[in-house]
Amino acid sequence: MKPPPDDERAFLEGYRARIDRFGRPSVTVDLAVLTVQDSDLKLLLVRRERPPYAGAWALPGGFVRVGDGFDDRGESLLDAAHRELAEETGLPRDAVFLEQLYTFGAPDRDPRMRVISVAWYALIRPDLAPFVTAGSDAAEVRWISVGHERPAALAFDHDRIVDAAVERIRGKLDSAPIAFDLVPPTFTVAELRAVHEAIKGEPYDASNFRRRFKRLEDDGVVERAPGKRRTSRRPAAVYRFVRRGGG
Amino acid sequence: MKPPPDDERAFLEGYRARIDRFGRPSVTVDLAVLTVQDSDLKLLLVRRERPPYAGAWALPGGFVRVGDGFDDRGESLLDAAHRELAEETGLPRDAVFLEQLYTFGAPDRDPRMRVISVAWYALIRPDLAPFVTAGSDAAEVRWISVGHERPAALAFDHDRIVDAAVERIRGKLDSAPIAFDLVPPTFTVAELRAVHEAIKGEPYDASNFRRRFKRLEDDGVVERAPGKRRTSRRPAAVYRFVRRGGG
DNA sequence: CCAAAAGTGTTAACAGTACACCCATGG
DNA sequence: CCATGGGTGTACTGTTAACACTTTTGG
Repeated sequence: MKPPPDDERAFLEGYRARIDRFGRPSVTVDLAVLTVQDSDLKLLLVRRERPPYAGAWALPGGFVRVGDGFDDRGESLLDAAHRELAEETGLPRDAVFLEQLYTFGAPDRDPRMRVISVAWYALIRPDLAPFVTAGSDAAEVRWISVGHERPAALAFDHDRIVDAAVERIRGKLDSAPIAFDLVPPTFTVAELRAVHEAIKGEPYDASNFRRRFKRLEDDGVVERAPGKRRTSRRPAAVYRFVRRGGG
Repeated sequence: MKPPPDDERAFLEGYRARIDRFGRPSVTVDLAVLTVQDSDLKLLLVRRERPPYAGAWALPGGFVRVGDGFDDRGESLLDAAHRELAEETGLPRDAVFLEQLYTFGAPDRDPRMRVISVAWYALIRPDLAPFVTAGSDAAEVRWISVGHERPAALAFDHDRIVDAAVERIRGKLDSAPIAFDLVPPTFTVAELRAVHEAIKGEPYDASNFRRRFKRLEDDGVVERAPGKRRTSRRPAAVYRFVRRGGG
């Protein structure tokens, strides 16, 4: 918490040398970037251009900037995740939900050397998702369906990361308002239901889902937004999520 | 996953040099070691003997062995956590529940240098907890009550780790069988209820808890064990947890 | 016999499930 | 006018919460 005064440097350097015998790994962040489109949970993959795993599909990610670790301490893990996400998708910090998942550190998970990866998952609103693939630079980038378009094997241990991400959002769906990060700013009941169905992988009774939704409205979690959605047959009421306590 | 063949070494060394400009942090594991005794959630703390934070209470933990990261890849994060736990408590791997919590990597969380800490939480059965403080070496080690014995501030960001651990087990308590890792191998309904009460921090209706317990018995999650517990007034039936699928 | 914990039973409230049915609209 | 998704209502079920009550022990 308190940075070292300049006169303690020799002291700290002594520490550092002693600790160095444990070795220091490279540290990366890897991102499971998810969205829901056409009632289907989609994952962002990038094609690796260089070995290891050249040509294979992988999660976006990269090395955490640590600096010299002494005068230059580098960036936080959250900053690294946001930076990689912005580099890969062009999306700003406040347009995505980003949460840490799990840290993977098997000694042989990267053939080059010892690499510890802090995995995150990101939720992208479907109205922003198209910009991701359009705006990205040279590298090959694709949204794939998690359910039935998944490549045989992703690079490194990225399959495990994806599994962990899907498991996490399934678990959180009923206890945290993460579904609202997967719909446009204003949305219909059916659109929110489609998100739930895509994540859980099973159909919901429209009527029962509606009642649960009504409870959310009673509790002030969502509120009516002006206008109607006239995309389908009968126009549907649109709602917006009421962000709590500065989000 | 595949270790590099010997003739690719120069190739890999080139990679390594290129990646090194990101810098490499030290990586530690920190452990929130928890148990329940006297209907109270308890946390294991060690007194720091050397700076930084000399004299302050901290979580047990230490550096992950990474080796040179190349020929010697070092230990996995799980192995590092188990090793630190064994060093600090003397408890073998199979006597504790250990799960990864979160990874903390704020650039200034350690005044010496950039350190990234993978935090874990461990659950210790109350019948084994007394051996921990007894068997530990020179260092000062103590169980403190999480609720009302917590020091003003722990070293580093360890307060946040404790908060995260408590939040995690509160959340998992109703959806995963973690309570059984906080009772002796055979236990009474009241003992299991005491664990729930200690974690949630609120009293449970004994009768309603009993019904939930009965359901567990019907589902084969727990089963009657021979004997009775004659510690209190009226002897209580003892049960055991039925471990599923190789635990 | 009395205090206290073990253990049983009853009831009301509520959330989840399944399903029948009306409403509004674009084709 | 009809197929389709929006929207309402209802009956059934299982779980939870609150609480009254009996049983068994140690002191």
